[in-house]
Amino acid sequence: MKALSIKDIALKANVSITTVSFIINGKAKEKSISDAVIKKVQQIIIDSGYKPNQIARSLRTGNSHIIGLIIEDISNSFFSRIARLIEDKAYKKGYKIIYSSTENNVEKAQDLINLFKSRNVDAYIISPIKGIEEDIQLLLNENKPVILFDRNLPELNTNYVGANHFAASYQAIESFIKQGKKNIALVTIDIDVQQIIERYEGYKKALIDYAIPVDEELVLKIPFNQPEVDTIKQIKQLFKAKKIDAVLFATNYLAISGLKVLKQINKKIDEHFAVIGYDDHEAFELHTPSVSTIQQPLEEIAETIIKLILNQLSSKTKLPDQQIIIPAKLILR
Amino acid sequence: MKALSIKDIALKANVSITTVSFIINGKAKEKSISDAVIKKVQQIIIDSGYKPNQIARSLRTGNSHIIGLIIEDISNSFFSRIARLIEDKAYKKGYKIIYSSTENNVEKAQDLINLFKSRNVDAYIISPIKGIEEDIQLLLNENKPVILFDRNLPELNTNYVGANHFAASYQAIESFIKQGKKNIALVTIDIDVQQIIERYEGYKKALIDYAIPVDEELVLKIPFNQPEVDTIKQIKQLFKAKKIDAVLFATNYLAISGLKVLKQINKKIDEHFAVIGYDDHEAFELHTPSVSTIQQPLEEIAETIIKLILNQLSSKTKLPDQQIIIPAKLILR
DNA sequence: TTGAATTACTAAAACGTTTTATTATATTTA
DNA sequence: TAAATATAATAAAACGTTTTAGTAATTCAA
Repeated sequence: MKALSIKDIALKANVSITTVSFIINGKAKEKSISDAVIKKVQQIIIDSGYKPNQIARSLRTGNSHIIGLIIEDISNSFFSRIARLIEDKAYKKGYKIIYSSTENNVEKAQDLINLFKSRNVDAYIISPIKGIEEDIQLLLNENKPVILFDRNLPELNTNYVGANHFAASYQAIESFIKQGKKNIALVTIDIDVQQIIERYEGYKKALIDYAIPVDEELVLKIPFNQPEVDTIKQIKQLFKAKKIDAVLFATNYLAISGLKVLKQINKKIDEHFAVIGYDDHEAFELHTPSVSTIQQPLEEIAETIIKLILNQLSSKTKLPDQQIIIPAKLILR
Repeated sequence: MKALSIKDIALKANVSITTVSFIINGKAKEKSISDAVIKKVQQIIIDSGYKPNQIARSLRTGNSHIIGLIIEDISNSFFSRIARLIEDKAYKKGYKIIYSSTENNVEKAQDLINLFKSRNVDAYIISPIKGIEEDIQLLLNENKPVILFDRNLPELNTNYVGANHFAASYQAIESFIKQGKKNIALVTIDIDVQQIIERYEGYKKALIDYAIPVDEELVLKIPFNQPEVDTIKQIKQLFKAKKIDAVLFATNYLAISGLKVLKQINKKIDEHFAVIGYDDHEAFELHTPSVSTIQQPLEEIAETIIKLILNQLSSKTKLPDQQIIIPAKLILR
C-alpha cells in the first residue's frame, strides 16, 4: 500500500496539482482559488488522510522545519534534560528536533553534521568539540543558523549560549575557603573544551586571590570516556595520597564517581570534608548528607537557545551574533 | 554558496550523471565502467568534497538508512541509556538513529510517527502507548519493520522486546515476604500500559500466593506527568496513613520521589522498612543505605532490538514476528 | 565473416512536491 | 465599447538523485 500523493488528490478533486498545492500551503486566497474548490479539496484531503511527503517538499524548498541538536552524550542527565526542554519548546512552535550524540568523537560529530546537512535541517544547536570548527564554518557559509551551547569555539563567529563556568567555579572555591578549607582538590576531565578549562581557571583564580598555594597534584584530570572503574580508582588514589578537606567535581558524573569512592572508603561528608558537584543530579539531593552543587539554569538556557533560533529563522537578513552568558548558581545544601 | 550536486561532478569529469551515480553507489564494476573513469571520478569527488544529497536520494529510493526511535521521555535515564546504546550499535552498522519523546501523549506520538514516516525512516523502534495502534498498523501495512519495546500492544502483530515485569515484580514482593514483611505497598502510575499493569499483577499474585491479604489502599497510583511536589505529597500521605513495612516503586522516578519523602520525614530504610526500586538509577546505589532495585538488562535489550531490525532490513521477505521477553534481575543491596 | 555477446557509457523517466509563467474568462474602468 | 484589471485555474520546470532501457563500439564464437 503506497501513500497517497498530491496527484491522487488532484485527480479525485478534478483539479490540477498546482491548485491542491496552493490549498495545502494556505496560498489559496492569495492565488485566488474559489471557495468552492478550496472546500472540496480540503474535504478530500481530510477524508483520504493525505499527508504531504516531507522529503519531496524538502527537496523542493530546501528546508525541513527540523532543528538538529548535536550533544555530547544523551545518556548524561544534563544533556538529556536540556534536550527534553528544547524539544518541548521547539515543538510548540511547530519545529521538530532530531538529536544525536557525538561522544566527543570528532569523526562522529562531523558525520552528524553531514547527516543533518544532507537532511536539510533548518538550524543547528551544537555542544561542540575542538576539531569541528571547519565543518561548522561551512554551515555558517550556507547561512544556516548555528547556536553553540555549553561550550564555545571562540574562533567561530556565531551564536553562543552558556553558563558562566569561570564565575561559578570561582564561587564554589570561594565558599570552600570561607569555610576555612585549605587543601582544595579539583577533579575534572582532560578534554580541551572551553567550558572545562574555565572551571579550572576559576578554581585557580580563587585560590590565588585568597593567597592559597596552588598545588597541581590536587588537580585530577580524568581521561574522557574512561570506564568508571578506572575513574573510581584514580579518585581513590587521590584521596589517599593527599590531605584534602574539600573537593570540587567538574561534572556531574565525576561527582557521582567521587561519591561512590567516599562510600567505598567510608569517608563522610562533614565539617572536615566538603564536596561540591556540577550540574545537578538527583543523587546529590538524596545523598546523606545532601551534596552542594553548581546548577546551570537549564530552563533558561533552553529558552534562550530556542529564542535565538526562531529569531534567525524568521528573519530575512542575518542577525548579529549573540554571546549569551547565563550565570550558574551555587546551591549550598 | 550552494552545495555541489552530482551534475557538477559529471560536468567536471566530462561523463554523464548516470556514470557518476553508478560509481558513487559501487555499481561501477557491475555496470562495466572502465577503471580509468572510475578513478577519475572518485578523485574529483574526493577533491571537491562532494556529498550526495540524501533528501533527493531518499525521495528516489524510498529509504534513508535512518531508524526512528520513539520513546516516552528522553530525560528519564532508563530511556536515555537505552537510546544511547541503540544509537551506538546502530551507528556501527551504518544506521543513524533519530529520536523523540512522546511524553505519553497520543497526539504527539502520532505526530512523531507521521514525522518519521514522511522522512522515510527505514524502521521504527517504539515504546508505545495505548491509542496509537492504528498508526502503527499503518506502518506494518507498508511493510516497515516495527519493534515495540518496553511495552507491548498485544493486539498488534509485530515484534516486541521487553523485560518480564510480572516475574520481576513477583520476585521483589516475594523477597519482601521472605524477609517477614506483611504490609507491602506498591507505588505505581495510573497509565494503562501493559508493562505497568504487569508490575501490579506480579505484586498481587505474590501476595495471594503467600496468603497475604491484598489491601488496595496500599497501592498508590500516581497520575502520569504530575508535578513532583504533588507526587511527594501523595506518597507522604500514604506513608502516614498506613502501617507499611516494605514498598515497591514501579518506576525509577517514583522511587526517587519516595526516597525524597523518606528523607523529609526522616524515616530510615532498615530492618523495619524495606524499599525496592525499578530500573536502576545512580542514586539507588549511592543512597545510604543502598537501595535494592529491579534491573532491566539494558545492553541486552538494545542488542536484541538492533538485531531484530537489521535482520528485517536485510531480508527480502517478511520475517516472522518475534516476542522476546528478557528476564529482569532483582538486585538486592 | 557475420551474428551474438560484451564493454562502456548515456538519455530520460521517475520520486512528490513548490513555484513561475501562462491562459482563459469575467469584471471593472474610462 | 474597448482596454485594463481581476479572477480562477493550470502546465511545466525545478529540486538532486537512481534506475531502466537504451546506443554504439568492440570482442568473441562458429
